Amino acid sequence: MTGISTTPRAAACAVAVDVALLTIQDGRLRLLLVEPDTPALAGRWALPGRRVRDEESLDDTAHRALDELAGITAPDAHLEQLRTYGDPDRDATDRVVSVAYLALTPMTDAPTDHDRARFWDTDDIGTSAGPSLAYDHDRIVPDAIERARSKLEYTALATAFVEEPFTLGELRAVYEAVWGVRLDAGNFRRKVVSTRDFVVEAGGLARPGPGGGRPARRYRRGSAQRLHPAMLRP
Amino acid sequence: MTGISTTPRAAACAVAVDVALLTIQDGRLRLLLVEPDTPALAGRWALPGRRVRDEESLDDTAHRALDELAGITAPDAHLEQLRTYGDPDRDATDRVVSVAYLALTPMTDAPTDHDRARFWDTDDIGTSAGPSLAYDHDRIVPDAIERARSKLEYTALATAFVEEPFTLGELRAVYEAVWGVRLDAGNFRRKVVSTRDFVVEAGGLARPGPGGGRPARRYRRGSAQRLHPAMLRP
DNA sequence: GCCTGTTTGAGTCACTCTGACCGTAACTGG
DNA sequence: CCAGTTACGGTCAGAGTGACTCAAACAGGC
Repeated sequence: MTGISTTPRAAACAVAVDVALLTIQDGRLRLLLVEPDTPALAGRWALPGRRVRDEESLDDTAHRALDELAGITAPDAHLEQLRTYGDPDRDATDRVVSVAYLALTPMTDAPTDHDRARFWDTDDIGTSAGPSLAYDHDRIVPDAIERARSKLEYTALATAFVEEPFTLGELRAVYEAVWGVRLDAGNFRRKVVSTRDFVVEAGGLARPGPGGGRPARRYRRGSAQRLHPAMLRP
Repeated sequence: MTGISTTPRAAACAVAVDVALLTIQDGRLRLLLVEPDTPALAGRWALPGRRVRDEESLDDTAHRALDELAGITAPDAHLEQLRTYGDPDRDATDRVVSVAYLALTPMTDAPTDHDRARFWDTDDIGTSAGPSLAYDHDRIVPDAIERARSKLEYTALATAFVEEPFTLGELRAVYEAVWGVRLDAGNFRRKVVSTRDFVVEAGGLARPGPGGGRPARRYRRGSAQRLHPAMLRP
């Protein structure tokens, strides 16, 4: 009786959190996906997601999803709500309202300890070279990528992709990876340095990469949240 | 037994939709609020909200909340998701996850047929002259107002506040009401007219207001969604 | 060591956009 | 008829941007 009375009713209005975690690796924007252990979804990939527990905030659920499904504990990573997907038929079995989150982090965590989680090149998602997505996650993923692209324009969020200290070349590589364009190094420098509190000099120089080049100054994140005026993508 | 077994479990994961409907009246930004019929909330005001039904999309719930609680049926009004509020203790009794919506509409609907619904000046909300808000709606309302202010900058959404045909003076009054500033009429005209497809001329002239003035040309909404470059608030 | 290629950092120039401002047109109310 | 108000068009200086050049400082190959 308890099983009949509680479980179906609860499933009919379940709330879940799905996290689109973006990072940058080898100059490319990558997205974390996991293989659901549901047999009906074999071969498909999904955003890491968990049901919201009683007495658990949505943010906590997002962190728990990343931790339990990919072994990623990034309390300092940027985490923001994306939007909520609640179409009645988005889940084949139950009515699940999903609160989607967007997470940004530097490429440091190795989810290899969880063999059902891996990063995918965002350019491959939606093509034959990429994964096929479960549920309605093919709607959430483009929204997440577009949100990230848009937020780079008018916020200082690009620094969430790099570790401190960083060079302006590394920060420029973030913009180029997320936007998929090439930016003029000189104009980018002028814009970033002239925006108050976007970045602050950390002192010292970074070693050049294998291809050579003049050593670059090192910077840390500044206190600015928004960019005035915005850095518009070409 | 049925009451005990279903209601508490279902309430523990209930999903609701709350709508922040903004409009402009007498040159001021106003917000629709309703008096909940819950005795425990007597004297407080709340955003119109309803529980999400099975087989009902979130957008449908938003429209139903406006209709049932304020008699407003505005299928053409702008409606977009704001964000989802899911703190475990945001509702005193149950765990209710609320998907907040932002709605923008011209001041045409008269919610007077519902005597528990009225528009409040957004400048008064949060002051002694304004209403005291129920639940955590004092968190949602500022987010809604800030979203509207921000969206006017980089989208053509200001036209959602006026009825067609409109004059550039009326459109400028929208920006001035939402942003709470005075804008230079000439510069505003130059910006709006030079932005492709923001507005299109409708032909004819509008009668001047009671204070006189030269008759203004009439315009309709254009096809543009975003403003490039943005119209930044001073 | 020397040359080539690369990246950083700094600067120039033309163009666009913006804010502040001015003048005229066309109406209302007294 | 006059004063006040709004609409519309224009000018001007300053800020911001894209395209570009040049020198500084490194790595790697010969």
